[in-house]
Amino acid sequence: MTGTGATGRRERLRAETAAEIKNVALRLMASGGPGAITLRAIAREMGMTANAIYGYFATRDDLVTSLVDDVYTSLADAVATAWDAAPAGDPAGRIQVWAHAFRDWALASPEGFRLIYGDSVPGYTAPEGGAAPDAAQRVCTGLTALAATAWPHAEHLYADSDFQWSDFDPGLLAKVRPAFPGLPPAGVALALRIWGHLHGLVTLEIYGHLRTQTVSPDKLFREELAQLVRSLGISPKG
Amino acid sequence: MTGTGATGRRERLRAETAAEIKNVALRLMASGGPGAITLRAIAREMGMTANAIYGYFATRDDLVTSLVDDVYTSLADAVATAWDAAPAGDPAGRIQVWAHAFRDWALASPEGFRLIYGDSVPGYTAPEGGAAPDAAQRVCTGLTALAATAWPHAEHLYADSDFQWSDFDPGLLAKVRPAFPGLPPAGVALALRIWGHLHGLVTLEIYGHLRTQTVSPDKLFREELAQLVRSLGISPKG
DNA sequence: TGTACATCAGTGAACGCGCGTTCACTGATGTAC
DNA sequence: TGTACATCAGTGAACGCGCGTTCACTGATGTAC
Repeated sequence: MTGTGATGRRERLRAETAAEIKNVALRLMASGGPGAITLRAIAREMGMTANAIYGYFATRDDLVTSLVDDVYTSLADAVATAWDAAPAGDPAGRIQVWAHAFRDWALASPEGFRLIYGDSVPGYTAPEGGAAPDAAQRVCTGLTALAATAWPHAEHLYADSDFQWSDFDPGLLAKVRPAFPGLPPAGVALALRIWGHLHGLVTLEIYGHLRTQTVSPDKLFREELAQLVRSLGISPKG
Repeated sequence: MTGTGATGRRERLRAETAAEIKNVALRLMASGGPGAITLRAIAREMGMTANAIYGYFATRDDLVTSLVDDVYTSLADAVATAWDAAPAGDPAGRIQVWAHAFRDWALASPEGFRLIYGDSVPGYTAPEGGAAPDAAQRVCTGLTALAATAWPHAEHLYADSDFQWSDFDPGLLAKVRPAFPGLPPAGVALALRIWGHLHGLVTLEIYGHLRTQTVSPDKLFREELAQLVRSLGISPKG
């Protein structure tokens, strides 16, 4: 066992402990809500002292920031994988697969969904310079890809849209316009509409508001998604 | 000044103080998030001792429960008033007016919106026997009225819907079926879809996710709503 | 291989804080005769 | 009208708790010669 090997092990252990801290934090949030993420609770769960965590994260807020980043990445990976796996020749299928990946991811880690889309941890303030994490922008770009896929079919529905480039955030456009050169303002707006549409159903489900109404939220999502695709003028394949 | 008059004044003062406690709680939540609702903070704000509040609410959770109830009532009143004010002969107008009332209410009291639709106060657990407040059911019935209005126009879109009565909560059906006798299961599902649709855009806006994308969330909502009505086959009037 | 030193993960006690809630109380307001 | 009593809103001190964070430290692991 060489010197660098030994050092490597130390680093590996460090990384593993850091990862476990974050896992425990997410697990705590899953069972006790966002307020359950406290350094002392995490330490208790791991059999350490609370301040041992300061060896890994400078501050509780730093931990939360890192957590949010991880969660965004996990979501972005999930939907990107689904999108890439669906055949490019079947736009309706791609959109549906993307949307289902979004919902499935949310159902699999509702605590993560709440962390990034709901009220985050009490007392937490995001870092100042903090642009949204890269992964958040990947999700956003994915949504625009959805809209760009639908656009040629749906264009005629938005003939009288009032949207101008000036209605959008310049930072968003800097990412989106080069990637989808043919997409007009109303097409970018379409991405936000689709997002809102899907987000609503998923949010209601995650926060338990659908559960008191229907026992088949999956059926609701599936049918609504099919109708969304149809209303955009994209006929599903085989 | 008679005896009952004096007693009446005492009662009135009591009611006013209770109302002020709730107002202060909402104001605190508006500025500091749901975690800011604490008895001590409310008392501080009102210039009282924290335990004086125990004269009005048995427990902090009782206060929050009462708060949630008030907020639901305020929402239900807002959308019902808008609905009633729109002419019954203009279904598209009624739906749009209802939806705008929903969004306007949320924008006017985002803290209320978060309280009922997001993570509520940390540490709060709703009362056990707690059915949803009456007002929550009024909102739900209002949504079904929306769907029932749209149904005759949109029916053909849902010809192949799989929804059965057994997909819904019996308590929901007990309220809804007598009120809208002609509405089939797919029509009730339509109410949930419309809800999800609107909820998504409003939630994204309230939680600040739209703000980083577009400067015109109102335009987005207006156009999306117009397209929703159109896609349901209801042509707007005048 | 053996010894002296450096690194560094984790300890344990302590700090000051804000929280919900309890308790015995005070003092003003209203009531009964 | 005047006095004795009841009501009851609010006080002030205290409780036990969990929190984030700081501090001086220990003891095992790895490094240099």
